[in-house]
Amino acid sequence: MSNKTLVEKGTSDKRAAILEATLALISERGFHNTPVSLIAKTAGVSAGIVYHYFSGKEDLINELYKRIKLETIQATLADYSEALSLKERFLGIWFNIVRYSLNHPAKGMFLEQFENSPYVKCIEEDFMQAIAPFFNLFQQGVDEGVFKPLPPLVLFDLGFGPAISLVKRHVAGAVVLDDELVQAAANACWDAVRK
Amino acid sequence: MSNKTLVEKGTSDKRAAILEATLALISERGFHNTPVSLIAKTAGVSAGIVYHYFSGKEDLINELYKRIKLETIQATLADYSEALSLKERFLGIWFNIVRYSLNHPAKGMFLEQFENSPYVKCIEEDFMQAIAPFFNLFQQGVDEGVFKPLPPLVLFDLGFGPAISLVKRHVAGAVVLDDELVQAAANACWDAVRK
Amino acid sequence: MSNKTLVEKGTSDKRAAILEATLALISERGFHNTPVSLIAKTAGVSAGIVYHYFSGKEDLINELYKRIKLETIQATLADYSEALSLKERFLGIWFNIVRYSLNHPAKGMFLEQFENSPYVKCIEEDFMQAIAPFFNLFQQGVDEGVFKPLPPLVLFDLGFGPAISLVKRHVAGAVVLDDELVQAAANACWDAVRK
Amino acid sequence: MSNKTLVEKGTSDKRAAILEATLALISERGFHNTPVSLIAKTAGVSAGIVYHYFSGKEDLINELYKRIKLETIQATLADYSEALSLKERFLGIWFNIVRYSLNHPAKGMFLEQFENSPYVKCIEEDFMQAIAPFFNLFQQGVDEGVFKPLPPLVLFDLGFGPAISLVKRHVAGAVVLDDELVQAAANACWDAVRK
DNA sequence: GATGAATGAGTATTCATTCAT
DNA sequence: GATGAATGAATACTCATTCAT
Repeated sequence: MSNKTLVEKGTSDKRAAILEATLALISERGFHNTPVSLIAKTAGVSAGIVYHYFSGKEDLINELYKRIKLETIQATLADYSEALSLKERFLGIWFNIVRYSLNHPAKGMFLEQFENSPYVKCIEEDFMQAIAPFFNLFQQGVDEGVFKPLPPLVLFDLGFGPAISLVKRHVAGAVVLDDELVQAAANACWDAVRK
Repeated sequence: MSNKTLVEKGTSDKRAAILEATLALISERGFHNTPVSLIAKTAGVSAGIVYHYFSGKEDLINELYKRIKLETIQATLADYSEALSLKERFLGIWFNIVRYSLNHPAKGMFLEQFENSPYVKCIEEDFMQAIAPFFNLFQQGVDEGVFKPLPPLVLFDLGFGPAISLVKRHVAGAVVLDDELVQAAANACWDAVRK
Repeated sequence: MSNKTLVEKGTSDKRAAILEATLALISERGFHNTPVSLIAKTAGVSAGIVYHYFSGKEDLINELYKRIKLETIQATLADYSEALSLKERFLGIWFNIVRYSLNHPAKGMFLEQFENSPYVKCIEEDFMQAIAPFFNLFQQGVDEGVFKPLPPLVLFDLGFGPAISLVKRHVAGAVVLDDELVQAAANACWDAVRK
Repeated sequence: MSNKTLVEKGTSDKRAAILEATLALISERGFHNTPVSLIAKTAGVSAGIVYHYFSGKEDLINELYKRIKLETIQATLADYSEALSLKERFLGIWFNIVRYSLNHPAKGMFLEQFENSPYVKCIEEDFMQAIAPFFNLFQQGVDEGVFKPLPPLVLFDLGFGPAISLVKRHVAGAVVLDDELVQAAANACWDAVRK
């Protein structure tokens, strides 16, 4: 672990700085209102070097998307274990989503923006492996007759879509989040997916 | 009907053409990849005239947003009546959302894009009146003990968020929509909101 | 007199309004920052009608220049009479310049702007007749040995140039004008031209 | 001298070329008839680079104004020394003005245009230091009872205003300049300011 | 690796002028 | 005469990308 970090740092101090600056800027200003020159400036590097680490702005953004998406998926699955009950696993994910989204609002904004943009060139395949646990969860639930017999993606949207919405409402100031509300909403989602 | 069309046409042939072209182009290419010149060309007008009808690109887009948002809300509430039971009203909206989103994919894309963009300057107030029925529905449901005692917005996200997701999945080709699936998903959402 | 005004008014109410608006706007905003559409709006007429009365923006401005220039020259020569002494005539003009410039700052600004612009196409000839008294004054002064033997234009600049400068300084707030100062400056100019 | 040129060249070849082209073009065509693209073309650079060296057209023009104004003031004060008599100093400046204006007609036109435009945002303060000798000259003259007791600015306009006018007349072809005429005009101005 | 000056195509916007009504 | 919608060329400015150093 620490090895990897050191290596990463040595290899591309700047690469990381560029990615970080890109996230911060784009989540606040949007894709097209974020010039490469500004990214470079914010990252404390020259504009030219961006093209050493990435083949272009699009590549940079795609790379950033992949990283954040993966990171988010993994955070969402923290402490996930097939040893737990379906409901425990379900609620664990639910709370992870809420917790992570609250702690990383920029990442959330970036993902939403990216995924709702005619920009995307479908890179879903990259996450197949990472999201496997979700499919397993829903598959098992359906197989065991605990979940409604619906396609996994639909169960996903029913089960976790509102978790993201909830945080967005909170960030927008439309709803005040507390543990009780999160609990209640999570249970409501459980009602949606369970048979 | 024909009256209205005639009037619209008389009032501003080109204004409507510009709005229409803007919707079509932005939903496919995104805000910033849609030059005013292309909008004008697509609408069959000169670039200059856009600035006769709108004070600028931003104004044009905001105007378009307001129209589509309102139109979508109204379509969603088609046949809505407080004479109906809570569940009938709930499912009516659900199916309206699905039907309308399927029939007007460009509008859906536009709204999603707009609302997930650091562009927005919150014009929520404009729709307060239009969305009142939603609040009434959830308020009544909570008051009568039929719905879970959650804030209306949360109930909205639990109850209708998945409807939009479902259509998006279908459009993306990830899920095949049929009546049975829509029914099942709608009922799952009912389970989410009902006590 | 009143006849002429009436006729003028009947013939071209709007023409006058356009010229007036042009003067007001250009003196404040400059030539190129004054669109024809704004002139029309300010004059309370349509943009199109401007092209009925003038062949274009340039024509309008040239026409305005001629009018104001002539009017200014005439005002400058108010009460001018060859019956007066050279000095009386000289000082009379001096005070007229100051008085008129103070009372019509917009006209002064317009003239300065116009004459210091690579815009001008030399229309000097139009004023030959109007400015004849100036030439007579200086010619006579030189002939009688009262003025220095210099070209009339040079005597003009020596004698009256500072009058205009003085008002500009006052308008700019750099100098406070009072009768005493005007008197002293006029006399200084007299010293410049007299032998 | 050659050093300075080399350094300038090293520091910013193109910046200087842009300023030079701007001067040449604006003095002939006016501010608003001089597109940035033409400036760039004339300077032999791309349009974009102008915005690397200047924050915009306005900034470019203001910068140019400051440079030319300062340069002109300094040229006007060439060989100025408080060791000289008041009259020697006065006439020295007079001849410098004539000489410099004749040799740099474009700069003169630019300054006149700039200063007679509703464009200017008063940057007078930048020149306070440079023009101090003028004030000292007139102050001393008044104090010693050599000059008429008038405000310095008024004495300036009386004393040097006609020098600029004279060159303008010459450039316009209205007056033929020769040493004798310049001498005579300068002396006439001396008469205007001296007691 | 790293810089940042340089490019040039692209974009929103303005505005003189025309013309159908 | 009068209107104002319509045009389209012109223009200031931006920005992804390249490349000499």
